Amino acid sequence: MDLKQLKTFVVLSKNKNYTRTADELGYAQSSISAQIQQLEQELNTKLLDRIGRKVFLTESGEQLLPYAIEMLALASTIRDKLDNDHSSPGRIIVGASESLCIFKLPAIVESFRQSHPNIELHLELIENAQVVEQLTSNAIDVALTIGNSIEHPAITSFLKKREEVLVLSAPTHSLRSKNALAITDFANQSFLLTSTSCNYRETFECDLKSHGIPYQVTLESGSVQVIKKMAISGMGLCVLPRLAVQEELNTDLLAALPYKNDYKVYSQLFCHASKWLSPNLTDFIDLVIKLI
Amino acid sequence: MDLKQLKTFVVLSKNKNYTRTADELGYAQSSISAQIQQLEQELNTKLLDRIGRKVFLTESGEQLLPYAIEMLALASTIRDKLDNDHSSPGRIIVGASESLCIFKLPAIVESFRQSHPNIELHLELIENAQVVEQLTSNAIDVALTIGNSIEHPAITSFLKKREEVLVLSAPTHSLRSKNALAITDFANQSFLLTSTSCNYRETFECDLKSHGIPYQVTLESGSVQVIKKMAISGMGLCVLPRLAVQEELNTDLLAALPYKNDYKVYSQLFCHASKWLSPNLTDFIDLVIKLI
DNA sequence: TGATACGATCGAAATTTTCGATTGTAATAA
DNA sequence: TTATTACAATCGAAAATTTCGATCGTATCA
Repeated sequence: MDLKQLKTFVVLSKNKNYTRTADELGYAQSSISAQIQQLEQELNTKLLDRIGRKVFLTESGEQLLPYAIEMLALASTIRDKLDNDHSSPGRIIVGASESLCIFKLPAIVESFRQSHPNIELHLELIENAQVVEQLTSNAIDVALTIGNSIEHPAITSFLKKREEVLVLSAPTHSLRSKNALAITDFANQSFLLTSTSCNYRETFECDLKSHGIPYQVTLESGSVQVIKKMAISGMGLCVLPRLAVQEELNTDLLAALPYKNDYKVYSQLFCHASKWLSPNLTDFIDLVIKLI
Repeated sequence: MDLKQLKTFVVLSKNKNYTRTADELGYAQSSISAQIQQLEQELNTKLLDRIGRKVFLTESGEQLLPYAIEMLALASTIRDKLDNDHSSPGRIIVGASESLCIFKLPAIVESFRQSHPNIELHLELIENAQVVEQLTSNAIDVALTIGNSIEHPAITSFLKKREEVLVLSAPTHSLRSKNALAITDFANQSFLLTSTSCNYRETFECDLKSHGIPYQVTLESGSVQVIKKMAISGMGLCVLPRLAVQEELNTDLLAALPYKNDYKVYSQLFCHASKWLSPNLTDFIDLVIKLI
């Protein structure tokens, strides 16, 4: 049994004429005969009687007809549904690092929800070190991270945007009096740093250590929010990408110290290289690229 | 799109392994690849991702799966329903002559109803002359007639049973005194005859006419019931097959006159030669042969 | 780094589908 | 009655497709 045969059967049931059916479907008349005979053979019954020069459906044929129509309708539904159907339900699992979750994703999610109301966006907090594993195990569909550059043969990058890294303090901090800071000016300062796995912390600590600068870590927290609050209250300096502190800079709760650095920190967007990009996923990726 | 491909896709979705799927379905592994690629090409989407050495359904694949399963279930239903399913609804249109309708069909119908409760038996009163046309136009599925022999190249006969034709009178009739009657004894008698189209009437009239016997037709009626009633009340003689008057003979309401004839009258059962005999129809034919 | 698991790919073989020509059988016209 | 027409069945050849086995490529695992 075959959709082609069922289609032929349905059209033939309508026409009650092999030749006309052949014309309509673009076959030779003998092919119609053959297809019906195949169907009859497989179903082990007779579907049509040819009595005189007229064609009639047999009892079995009458029985088959509604099912055949249903079958074709179902096939048609499938084609519709799978044809880049944005309105059909679906889910995209996004793995993102905390900073981006807080400061970039809300706008992205809101915009995507509007254009794709039926797609469920699932958010998974991940650290940079997990990106490759999570993509490789297909646990997440896309990864959106901030940190040092990630390169991997099995991972495709769609976006790599340099992010400015700032050393910040409360506006009242003593170091603010200087016009420009050198690394040595950070000697013996207190720092509020992100967890060790976080890349801009690593880069900054390297910087200090390679110059033999002594420093203290007053607070170590995975939460950017906690670090900012503490910094605002004057507990020490913090090192964060601009995007995480833009709000506080605008409202003068925090101040960027005039320390020039060229830390290589990027916002990046990845998928697994083998992954098929569904239209929905492609739309999401495009949106991230546009809004970030 | 093809049921074969959908089947493969469903099994593959379960196994998540091409090689095992090939074993399970009796294909080579490369054939599974080919079938899935065909399906993907036709639906213009990707159904499976191969990430690392694992296989995952894509969003489209997840979408397709329930439809594919539904499709296969529907195909399976079709096979079930068409596989000589006596319980499925159906209809047999029987064309029968009046006598048989009254005296034979009730028992047949009752018995068939019991064994095939879902088959609708549709009864159509027909005259012998219509048999060929009605079968040829497929207006009836079977014809059950009583009368002279019918032969036609396009018509198949399943049953031909000789029926005894009786000349009958009320028990009080004067002709009853004789032990044996010759055709000449019917001279100047009154007859209650069936319509001219009816075959045993024709045969009998020929008989009389060929011997130059004068006779009267007191009543001409299409209804066997009417004729019998009139005969019982002594209005004249009638010529009927024994099966139409068995009841009246048993209860001595009518008497068979001792007139020996060899009128060729048959109960016959026909279908059109080109007609496919569904299992239900075959059962009906068998039943008629058994009970008549 | 080698071994292994596993799907993709490719060309050849096998199978199926399609076609055109012809035949066969009713219905219709002459 | 015969000739004609309408129309599906049949048949063998051609065309298209499916399937297969062998091999390759890549990712994981030891």
